[in-house]
Amino acid sequence: MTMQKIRLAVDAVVFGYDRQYTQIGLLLIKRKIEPFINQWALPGGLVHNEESLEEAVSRELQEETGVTINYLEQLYTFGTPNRDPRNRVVSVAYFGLVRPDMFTLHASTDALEAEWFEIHNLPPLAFDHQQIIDIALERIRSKVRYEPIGFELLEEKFPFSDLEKLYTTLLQEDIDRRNFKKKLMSLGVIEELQEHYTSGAGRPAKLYRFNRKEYFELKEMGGNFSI
Amino acid sequence: MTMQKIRLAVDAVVFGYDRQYTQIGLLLIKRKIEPFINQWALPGGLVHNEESLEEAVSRELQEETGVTINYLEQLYTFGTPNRDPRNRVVSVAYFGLVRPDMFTLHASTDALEAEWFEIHNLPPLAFDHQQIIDIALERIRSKVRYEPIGFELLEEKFPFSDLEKLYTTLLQEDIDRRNFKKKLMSLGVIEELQEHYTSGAGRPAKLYRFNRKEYFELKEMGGNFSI
DNA sequence: ACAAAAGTGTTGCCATTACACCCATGC
DNA sequence: GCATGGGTGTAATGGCAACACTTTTGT
Repeated sequence: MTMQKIRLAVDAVVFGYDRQYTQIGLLLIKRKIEPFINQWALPGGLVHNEESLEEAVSRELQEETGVTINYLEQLYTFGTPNRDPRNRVVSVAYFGLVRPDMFTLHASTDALEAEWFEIHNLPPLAFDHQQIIDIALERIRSKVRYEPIGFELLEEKFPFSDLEKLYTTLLQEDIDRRNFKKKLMSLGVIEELQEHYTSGAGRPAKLYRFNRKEYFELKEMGGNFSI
Repeated sequence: MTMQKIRLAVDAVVFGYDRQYTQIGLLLIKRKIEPFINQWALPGGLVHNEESLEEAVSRELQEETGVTINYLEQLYTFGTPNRDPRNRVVSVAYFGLVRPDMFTLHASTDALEAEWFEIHNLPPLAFDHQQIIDIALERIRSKVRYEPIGFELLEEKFPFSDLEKLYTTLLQEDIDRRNFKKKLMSLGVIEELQEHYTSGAGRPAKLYRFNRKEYFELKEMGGNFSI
């Protein structure tokens, strides 16, 4: 058997939530090398010899976009022989979530262009990255229903309406405000704070906070987060 | 940057269901090369340059065990730098399901020893394979609740009690026979045949068959398989 | 006073659960 | 006729969905 000539890469599908415009954002970079030079693509790159896959993702994200990731999870590994036109590259895709304060990119970092795109209005993408994104979207949409990952897209303290809007935006379906709150509060993993937030118009909203500790206890007892 | 020295492998966690003893079986091979020579391990090996990951899994399974796989799904990619004591090997793990007729191994194939083990009575395993198996078990247990993969472990035509026993065995919890059947039949994806099966003792059982076509139609319409 | 957003309870329905006896066959 | 496994219905409960008006603030 001949020597294996397969390169291993990682790619990151990073989502953010834009409270202002109630949109799901996706982080892309513009490639500055061939192939697909000057096209938009997912942040990512080859894995170094001594780093773990997660370290590789974080490093590439830092180098290419300056974004700090809040939640990272392995998505799927793409290994079709010709997904890269030059060499064989197998890529382990991750999906990540970032907080709203990351939404204004410090484009300063390094040379590459990095930008947020509205999830339903993406430019043409390099490689099979559109497919990867589709899978990531599917995953986040189903996962958000039975694990409390939505909070990773919000500020630590948030008005309940933010959470509600996040869910409607992500799932593209209407939610009954009363039922939604009832259900979430009944789990006992969200605490009501004594602070308020005023957005400029309308009645000020109480702020809430997700309690990770309570959530782990819930899980220990066989309880389930579920929307 | 120095040349990347990472090898890419695949491993397969293959489950079977033993009707006789109502046990979940796991397929293992005995390694005949270092490292971990003579230890039990998951079937798997390095990916060839021009084959897809799925092809690699099927090939290795065929070479090492002779088993024909009925369902194959990517599980997770394991990439910790030192999971293989010699070189860095990143492994894409798959989990597979086989039909009961595969359960009697044609051990004839090739030289390697391949054997079924009861899932709760495994020998010490090479590498991080125990961890991979744990994750696979978790996955199959949760997946069997909301996707009709249980049928992939049974004969095409099966008595309802087989399905019921498979679920109790897998999920380790009791099931009410009447409610279970009611629920499954109400989905309209299982057809009752006019054939009967007699196991030697007791009343003969009607045979049933999972109807893939109906299932896809159900899914199109937004319906859900769920136990 | 009006516009904008937040807050709040009750009712009906359907899905899930709990539960036990008779039936068909082989020996 | 007895042992073995298969087959079947009903009633109670609880979780989920549907539903609209009042409150607080800024302008």
